[in-house]
Amino acid sequence: MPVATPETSDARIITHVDMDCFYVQVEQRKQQNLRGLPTAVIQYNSYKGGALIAVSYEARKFGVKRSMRGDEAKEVCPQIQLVQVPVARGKADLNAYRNAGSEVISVLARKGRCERASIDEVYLDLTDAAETMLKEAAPENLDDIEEEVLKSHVLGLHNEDGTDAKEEVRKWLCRSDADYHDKLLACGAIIVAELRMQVLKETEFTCSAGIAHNKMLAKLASAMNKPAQQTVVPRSSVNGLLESFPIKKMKQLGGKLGSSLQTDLGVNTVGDLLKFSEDKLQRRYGINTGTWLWNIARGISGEEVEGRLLPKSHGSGKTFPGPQALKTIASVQHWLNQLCEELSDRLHSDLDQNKRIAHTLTLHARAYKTGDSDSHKKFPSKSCPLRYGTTKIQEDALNLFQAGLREYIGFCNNKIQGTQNNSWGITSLAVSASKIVPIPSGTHSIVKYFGGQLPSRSSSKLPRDNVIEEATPLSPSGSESCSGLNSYESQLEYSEEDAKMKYLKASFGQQDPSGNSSRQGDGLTEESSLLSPQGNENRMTQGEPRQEFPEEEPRRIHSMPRLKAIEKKNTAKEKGSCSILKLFKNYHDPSTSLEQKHAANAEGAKTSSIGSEFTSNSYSTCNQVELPKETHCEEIETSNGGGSSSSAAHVPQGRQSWSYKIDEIDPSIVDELPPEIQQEVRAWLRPLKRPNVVKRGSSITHYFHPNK
DNA sequence: ACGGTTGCAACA
DNA sequence: TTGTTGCAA
Repeated sequence: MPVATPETSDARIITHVDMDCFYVQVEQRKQQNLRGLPTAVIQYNSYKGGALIAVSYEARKFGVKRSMRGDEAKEVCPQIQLVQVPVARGKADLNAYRNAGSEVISVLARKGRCERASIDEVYLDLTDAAETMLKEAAPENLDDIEEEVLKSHVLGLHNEDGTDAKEEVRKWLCRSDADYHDKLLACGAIIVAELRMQVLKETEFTCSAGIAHNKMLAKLASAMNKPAQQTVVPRSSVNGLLESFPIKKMKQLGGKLGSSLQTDLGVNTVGDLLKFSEDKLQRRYGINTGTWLWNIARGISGEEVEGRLLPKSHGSGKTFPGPQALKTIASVQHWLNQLCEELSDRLHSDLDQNKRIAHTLTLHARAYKTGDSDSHKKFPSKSCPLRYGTTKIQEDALNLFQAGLREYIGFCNNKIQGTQNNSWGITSLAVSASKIVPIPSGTHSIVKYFGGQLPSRSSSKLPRDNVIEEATPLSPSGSESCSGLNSYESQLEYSEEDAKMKYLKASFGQQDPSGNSSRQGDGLTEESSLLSPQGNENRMTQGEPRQEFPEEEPRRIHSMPRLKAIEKKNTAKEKGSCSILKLFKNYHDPSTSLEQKHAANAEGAKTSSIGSEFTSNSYSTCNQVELPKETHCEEIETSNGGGSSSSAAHVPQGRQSWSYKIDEIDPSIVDELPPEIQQEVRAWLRPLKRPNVVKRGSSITHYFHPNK
């Protein structure tokens, strides 16, 4: 559960960009004749006309909804255009949508720290851009404001749909006596409108956006006026907005937690939450969730926009509902092969385009058991070190499956496992690759390890190698991943076209994780050492990127349990005070903060997410890594060739160049602050994250075990 | 057992 | 750490 963090304040300008019925737009760009027509994207045409996964706004007017089958959609909207998701290897192939999403990100990432929230959603932290605009080209000084900006919806403005709504918006944007926060928001609105127009121009996609002071509010706002519109949330409108906002529509509250709030606490709107003390919410839902709830009721959400443009994992899966359930090892193997082929393809693309490798392969499955007492037992997921190469992945996946199956069927002794089995059926299969880290590349990396024999990759769309190094600096003193590599160096062969694969083979070993060479077909009866691949596991954990940093280096407190964070605070009280004072200097005087922050940007980027937004010296002590100077997103960002949809869009990983955190803030200094802001600051300083000790006797037990 | 597929994060 | 669960789109 997300938790408010102290290093962020509501002086930020955050936008959430949400593509409008994205899959439909992708298909309409491919098939221009579909534009303007009621259209839906479906997959698997066989059963009741396929399942709708995206519906155009024209079709929605007819009552067509996602979760309808194609047949139903035809009933309510006979003229609807149904487009099938591309199929490859017998399964849905979403690559076209992934690539289209990357195109969008590559446009949006130009203006600020950018987080890929999903295939069609993005968060942007526009604080710096908005501050710059306010300083250099404040809205009140602009005589011409884009039409697209004037079409913004500003929550709390009267006359929202009145005749001169645009004039109202213009007045709001240009108010010279506006609150500082509102002025920044106005700048944000102008920037976002510009970005959305740029997205449209370069990708032909429309999107909607919310502009607010934090992620939660931006996300809420982006959904309020769709399609192709943007909504601004001034601070003064927050309470009114949340007061009547349905709790179930809040992100994270659409599921069981939201239902529990409704039925257990009678909370139906976010405003209803205000009645409950933080303590009460904590007792019922745990410390972290309780605090989070208390905060969101007040419109507080300190979650950072993570500078991450690339997915953290890749997966490929397929369901086999009902009668299609897989009943033989052979059919499972067939589908695993298909899934692994796709996964392998995508891993290679990621390697080519982003120079990243995945370290863990995981298999998920769902199964049913016929007539067994514990037939509801779940098929366990299994993972192992990921070895590159399609057939290796296929072998490993099958072994993982068989390990899971043995566990699943337990000691139910079905001696005969012939071609057909009558005890189990597989209803879904999925393989995924995770723990994806940048490979060492460029001047300090592969070339070094390969003695300069690695050919430079002309096909790479990565703008500069140092992008990777920003993300993962090499260990100053022989990182474990290096040693893991070195131990295999003697096995390498350096063929020009294949050095990459040799590197990967070297990295991940040449034994399959079960340690036996006998292949599929006999796995069921064979006890393998699949679940204890000692050597492989060691290499895998050693390859963890975080371990490449010296132990004493400051980490992002995000990933640190709260109590540890406090311990750190006490050791650095002086620095903390320094930070917060600068913070408030910035808060009241944006003109001075700008240079400081830019200075921090340049430095902070060197240290790869380590360091502080406000202390420009805190990272100098840990900056052991030599890295290039130019690190801003604008500079490393690649042009995508102006909307050629066929080429897989590359998205640079500009992550850490925009990611800065406060290291520590000493809570005691809050007392020295002006009273009117003390409460707010205390909210930021609230528990980052604590070990989730559930207070006994509360209904939390019931909540987490609803059926027991 | 038909909302499928994909991905993220928290928790035990 | 790994596996599980929940959530979202």
